Amino acid sequence: VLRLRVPYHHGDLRVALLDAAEELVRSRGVDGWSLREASAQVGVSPSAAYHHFASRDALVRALSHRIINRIGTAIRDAAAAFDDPGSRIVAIGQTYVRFALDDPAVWRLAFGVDDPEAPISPHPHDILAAELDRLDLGGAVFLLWAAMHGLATLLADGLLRFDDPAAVDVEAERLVRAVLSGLAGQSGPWPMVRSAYTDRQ
Amino acid sequence: VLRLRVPYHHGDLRVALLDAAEELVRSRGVDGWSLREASAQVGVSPSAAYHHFASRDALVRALSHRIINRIGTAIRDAAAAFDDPGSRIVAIGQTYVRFALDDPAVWRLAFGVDDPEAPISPHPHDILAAELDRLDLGGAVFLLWAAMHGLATLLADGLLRFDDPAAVDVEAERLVRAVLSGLAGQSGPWPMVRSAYTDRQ
DNA sequence: TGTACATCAGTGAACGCGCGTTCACTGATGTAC
DNA sequence: TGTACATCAGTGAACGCGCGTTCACTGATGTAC
Repeated sequence: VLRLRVPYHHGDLRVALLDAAEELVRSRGVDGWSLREASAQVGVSPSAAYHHFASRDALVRALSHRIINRIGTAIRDAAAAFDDPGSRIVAIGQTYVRFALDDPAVWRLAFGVDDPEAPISPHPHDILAAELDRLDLGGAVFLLWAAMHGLATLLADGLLRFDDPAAVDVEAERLVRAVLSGLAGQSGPWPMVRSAYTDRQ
Repeated sequence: VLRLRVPYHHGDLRVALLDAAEELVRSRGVDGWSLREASAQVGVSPSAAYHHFASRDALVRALSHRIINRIGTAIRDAAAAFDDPGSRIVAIGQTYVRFALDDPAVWRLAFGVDDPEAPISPHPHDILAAELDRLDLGGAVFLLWAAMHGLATLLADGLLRFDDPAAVDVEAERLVRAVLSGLAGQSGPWPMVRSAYTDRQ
């Protein structure tokens, strides 16, 4: 049978909508797009989306979820290339910061969504926490996370720019190592902390 | 003459609109409000705003400008209470982070606006830079800024929460001192950096 | 001090727009027998 | 293997909405003489 016509059923509209939305975020910014545009880009009517997402907001949350997951995977793999905890943490920081610089709008969406609805695995925060545990600095995850996140955010928002593209890795390493060495020997007491996405204290 | 009627001319509509917008940001989030709502809150027709701002966007930029200015003033004053550079920088960090925690939506708007249109004085970045110069760490401003900004952002976005309100100051100090001591002795080479709002390198 | 008049800062109606979402529907798929 | 039928995943028209911005206007202010 010749199948030149476009099929009535899409196949995997859910994923296609997420892809389209991600691309729109990338090109137009976190909020510069609509459900209708994403549907149009996939070649489907706006109402079709409602068979896969309860609302536009649910689509955005699912997208945020997917991106954080992707970042988590990337930094987990980056860490795996090293043995000593210091280098592993540096690799985590570099990968985290680089993602923000390379794909700023998508990055901003990922961490700008209020309620991610479901636990994320692997979450960047958890991976970092596991590494710090090995250095007996488990209570200080949030401090290192803050440093990484700050550099990432400044770069993503364009508030900070390096003339030399290679500087990102160098400076991410410098920041991570500075915090680690500045923290070395400290043993708390650490504050009771809650992080979104994880229930760890 | 009895003046019971509301006056035809407002007096200082520009500032009143900024105030209304700021309050709307505070209660509804960075983008959860309209020019029309701000006008209505002031008790003026929507078109009146166009005698003071070229567009909604111009209003938002002016608001961002005003807030960054306010933060700059606050941290400058906070630093002034101490003599030694370390304590001054800690005070800067604490004030910066506290603002984000106390007024998250307004904070997010302030640093989320692309192009501030005009130089800001005193800009938080410049104040921090001046302090680091005194420690011969001028080239590393952006690293300390990143750390502060990261902690501030995580708190403002609710990605990180302290159970104990007093923990903010303690941890902001710990982070600042960790970076400072981790950086001590380093003398570069520092990267060529551009920051928004300032043309410093 | 009084008057003419330019300028300034408001009004209010209207514009076109695209949005998220609903609804009754229909075409395609897959399963039971 | 063929047929009946439930279910699934689309369509397309319509909804009400509030938005930013424009325009011709008018009331108030302040200055020149």
